[in-house]
Amino acid sequence: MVRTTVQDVARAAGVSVSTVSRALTGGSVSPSTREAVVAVAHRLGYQPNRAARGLITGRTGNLGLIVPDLRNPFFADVAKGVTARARAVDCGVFISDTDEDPVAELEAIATLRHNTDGILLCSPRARDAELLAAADPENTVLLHRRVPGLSSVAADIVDGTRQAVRHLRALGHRRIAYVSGPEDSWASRQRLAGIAEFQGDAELEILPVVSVAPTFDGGVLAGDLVLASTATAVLAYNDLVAMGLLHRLAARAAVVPERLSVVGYDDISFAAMSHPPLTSVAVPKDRAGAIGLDLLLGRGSMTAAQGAEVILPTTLVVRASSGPAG
Amino acid sequence: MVRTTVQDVARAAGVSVSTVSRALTGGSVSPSTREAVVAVAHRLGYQPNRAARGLITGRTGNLGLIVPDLRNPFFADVAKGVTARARAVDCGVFISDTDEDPVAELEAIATLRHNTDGILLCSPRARDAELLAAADPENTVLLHRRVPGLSSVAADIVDGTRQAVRHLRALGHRRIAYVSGPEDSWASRQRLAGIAEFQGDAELEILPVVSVAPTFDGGVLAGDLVLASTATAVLAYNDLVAMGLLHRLAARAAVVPERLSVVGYDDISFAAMSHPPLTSVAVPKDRAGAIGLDLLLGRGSMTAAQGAEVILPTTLVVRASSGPAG
DNA sequence: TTGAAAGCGCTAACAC
DNA sequence: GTGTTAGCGCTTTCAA
Repeated sequence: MVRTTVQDVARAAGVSVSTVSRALTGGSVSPSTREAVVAVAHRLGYQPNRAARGLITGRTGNLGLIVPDLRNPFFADVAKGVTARARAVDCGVFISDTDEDPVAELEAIATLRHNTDGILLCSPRARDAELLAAADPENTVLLHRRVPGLSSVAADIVDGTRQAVRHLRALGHRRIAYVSGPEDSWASRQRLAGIAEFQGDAELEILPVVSVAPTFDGGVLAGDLVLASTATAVLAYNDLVAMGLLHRLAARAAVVPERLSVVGYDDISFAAMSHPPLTSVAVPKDRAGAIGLDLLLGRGSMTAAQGAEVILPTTLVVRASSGPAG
Repeated sequence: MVRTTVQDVARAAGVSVSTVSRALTGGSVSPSTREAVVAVAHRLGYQPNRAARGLITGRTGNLGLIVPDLRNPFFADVAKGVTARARAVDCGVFISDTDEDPVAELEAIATLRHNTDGILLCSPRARDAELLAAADPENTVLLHRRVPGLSSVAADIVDGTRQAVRHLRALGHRRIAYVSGPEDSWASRQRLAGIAEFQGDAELEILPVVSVAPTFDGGVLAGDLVLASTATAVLAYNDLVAMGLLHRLAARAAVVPERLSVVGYDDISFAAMSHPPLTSVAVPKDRAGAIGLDLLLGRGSMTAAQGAEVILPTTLVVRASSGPAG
């Protein structure tokens, strides 16, 4: 792999290396020279060595994205948003999948912070204090999580939960079961905060069913518990759980939404493909990723260094899994 | 972000930079010196600058993974396999999502081949000749695609197709519809090759229905066409198409598998969550990624440079969407 | 075994 | 507007 260097381009174009550098990075060069250099560079298939450039500029042109699990469509969507935007601004993206392990997460932060211009930390599993200790506030943006002292881009989960409950109440449901996820997670606490707003509502009863794994299997497990309750509707921690619920309810011949309405959270693409199609709270996933990247690179009006806290709106998407109370 | 350099460590340890370098990378140093240097490095939180190291060693310690669409669970699974293995061998992974665009793909290859130690090219959309022109055979491994002249790790699609058809034949089906994907793709041609084996089978008729987009919507579209045919079973291009089929068949009150058996391909995680759970040809996805990485890094018995062609077995996973012919 | 010094490919002062 | 030169942080000859 013999790579062409600035030297080669300079020689071929009959100019100095600095002229080549300037011509290619937008320094002051005469139009004609620039044109010639660009042509030669292109002809030689010249690709600047990012490592060398980074060594001197102090910027690598790369950033890191850390996610708990790429297999989870939610994170895949976030990653898609990041990579798409990165491609547009010609920025490389290191992706680290931590397998839901907080320790791996902290290690990834330690490695990436020295080899990238910044880190996008999506739904980290580590605790606030650990994150604060490991991350550089100047070059870190949290995605779908908020920690005081760090910049973040997150969805308005409380409002999304509110919309979901109001939707069910408007359909005449008076007893709604809430299937919770991992209780110590930030996302879970946010949902609970939304639920809590209805505590004083005399005509509504929220039945906390159980805390399950935020997976299809977790939903299957919750299915029987919900059927054993007096609820006429269920709000699930996320779409995966909702799909598990749907599966178990179908197996027990409980027709959705006649017998029970089901509402999910996140609106992953598969929510629309379930049977019946799932009503779900849509969370901007790819958009959060793109905005986080802009924040990191200081491309928008705000920068990560300012400790920005971006909150994106959520919207309830009504499909066939929710209907009038029977 | 003031990073500690070898200089700092050398000064603090009272030795020269070269000694520090040797102590940390396994050169010949006296045990006592090494111990002291390592201690100081650790105390100072020293993290070697990969860019600077790469500049001189010629190896970056990173590799690139190019996929058409991270949102597609198939590719997310492959990516997961790659990143998991990469973490184990302490290797960074650049992920580039090309959005199914062959041009973006070629650009990604051009950028990454100069800034990584190698490229993992998953199910590329570009043509053989373009790939051969853009990629360096020494440092490129194809995943789920074969191109003469390049190393690859792919599943035995022909055999998987064979298993699916035999399964349906064994269930008594005599007219099987095949819903094809993008006709010019490698994966599609492989499936067709598997189908072709049954041309001479007197007791079996394969009805080519149509070529659709390899998506849920493509499957929905194919649903009506399949119902209009005489087929009693359908083999779909992939699970997404199969799920679209399932959806449309349910909407038209065609019960699966009584009225029609449906078999998908790939066995993505959602195949087990569909209604009814989908019979599908399982393809090693994460394993292909991990093996590809080893090939690239020359960690196994083979290396990419040798032009290895690894073929992984496929297995039919029978679930509720396929049953006896009515 | 250790240190001094020469770069890897590139950009940014600084001269011209 | 263009060329010369000094490094960025690191590894690796080459001497000692």
